[in-house]
Amino acid sequence: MHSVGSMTYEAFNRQVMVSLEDICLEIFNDDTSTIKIKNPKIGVKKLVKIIEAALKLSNEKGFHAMSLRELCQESGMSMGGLYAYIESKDDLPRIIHDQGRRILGKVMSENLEDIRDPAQRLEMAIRIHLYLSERMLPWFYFAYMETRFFSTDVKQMSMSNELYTEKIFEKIVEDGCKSGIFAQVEPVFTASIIKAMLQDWYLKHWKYKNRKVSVDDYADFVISWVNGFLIAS
Amino acid sequence: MHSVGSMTYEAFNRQVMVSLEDICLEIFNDDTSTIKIKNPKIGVKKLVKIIEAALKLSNEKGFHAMSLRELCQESGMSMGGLYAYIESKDDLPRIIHDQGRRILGKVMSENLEDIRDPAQRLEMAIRIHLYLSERMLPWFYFAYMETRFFSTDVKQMSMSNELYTEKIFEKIVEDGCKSGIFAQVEPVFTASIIKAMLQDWYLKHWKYKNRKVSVDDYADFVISWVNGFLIAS
DNA sequence: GTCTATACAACGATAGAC
DNA sequence: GTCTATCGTTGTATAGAC
Repeated sequence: MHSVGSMTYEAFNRQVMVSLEDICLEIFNDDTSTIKIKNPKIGVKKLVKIIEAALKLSNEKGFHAMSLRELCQESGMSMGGLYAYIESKDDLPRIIHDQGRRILGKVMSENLEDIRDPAQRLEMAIRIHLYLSERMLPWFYFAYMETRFFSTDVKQMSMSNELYTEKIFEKIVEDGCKSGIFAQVEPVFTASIIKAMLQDWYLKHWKYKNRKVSVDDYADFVISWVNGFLIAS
Repeated sequence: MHSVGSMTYEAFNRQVMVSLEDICLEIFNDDTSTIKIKNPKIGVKKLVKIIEAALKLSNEKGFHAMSLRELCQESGMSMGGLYAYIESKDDLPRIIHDQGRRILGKVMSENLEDIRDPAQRLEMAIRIHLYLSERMLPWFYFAYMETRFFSTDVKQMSMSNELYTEKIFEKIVEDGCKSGIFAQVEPVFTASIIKAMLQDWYLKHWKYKNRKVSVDDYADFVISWVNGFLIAS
């Protein structure tokens, strides 16, 4: 089912369902203490709007510079209304991080679980991460640029996200080295560099868009570059 | 004089003089309209303190979250005193960017001017950029993380910085490809990836420090990785 | 469940004493 | 050249009407 050969961004969009509504329903059900709304039908819809508006404004001018008055205007509600969904402004990063972490973990593990060959597994991990960051661009950008400002527990959520991703790549490179498929390289360094390339896609998105580089082009290039280094010829 | 063979971080620190005081004197002399202080002896010393404090606080909590009251406390002066050096809070990013841009341009061009061989030139460009970012870590971090929030003209200064660096690498790769020393690769893509690696050094500095990776270790690794891709064997 | 009106703290900036 | 005192604005957060 999950074959790397046929994986393109178009195929990813068909196969991998990332519904913001579903995830917000999960958050809605978990966060009964801070969210004062009872009706899920109403609550989830507004929660989606709040998250989308917060991501948009934060990415434009920074989370700290975004005022809650602006957030209310952007998401079409009043100050009083907003405070039925959050306890303070600092709740927003927590909700946003939570939402992205659930999706990232789910999609990565689902798509990698039945691929054993290190080279194929590496290619799939790179593609899935790139495609997911393309789909959830505002979230990835937010998570990277704003995390350092937040409270300790949100920072830790983000750190564990980072390490989770990095470990996936380290593990694959290590396995490939051991089984002799890859050349003998430093797995930790190599994973760092691969991650830097993946991050460049969503951090410098405007640059690649201007150059008319599609996410598939970029994925192909990263994979050929990585293979050039790992597959000793 | 500028031989890449002997270039290490230790040698860089001995050879390349980057005096914050000298640069601040330049700024002090240029910015006679906003800076109301007449005596350079006093003015330059405080300007250095202001820039250092602003970089420290901005990198800890973000430029927007840093209050000018904190900045005054950190740099040992009063609100009234501070306003003899700046016209508004928005002056700070301009001064900080200006300062770094002068150093970056000077150091890069000085160290590359008499190296012709593309492979040597590429190695030197990578090393100088890494060593400079190690020395001016707070500035590089600030320039990357805060630029998007500022006024159009500061943004443009930063953009031209980015392009300046990227063009250096593009040009070297292109020359190497034409002369047959490098394999036939996409210069634009390749320069992007190299830049992403250089950025990872100052953006994830804590990570490498924890792993006890020195800037020389990192430089060696980046260069071996790049050579593996460029020098067809 | 959502709105308007308001409280209160913190911010950037300035005036005037020294 | 530097300080203290103070201004007006804007921010987060809440209370009470509907």
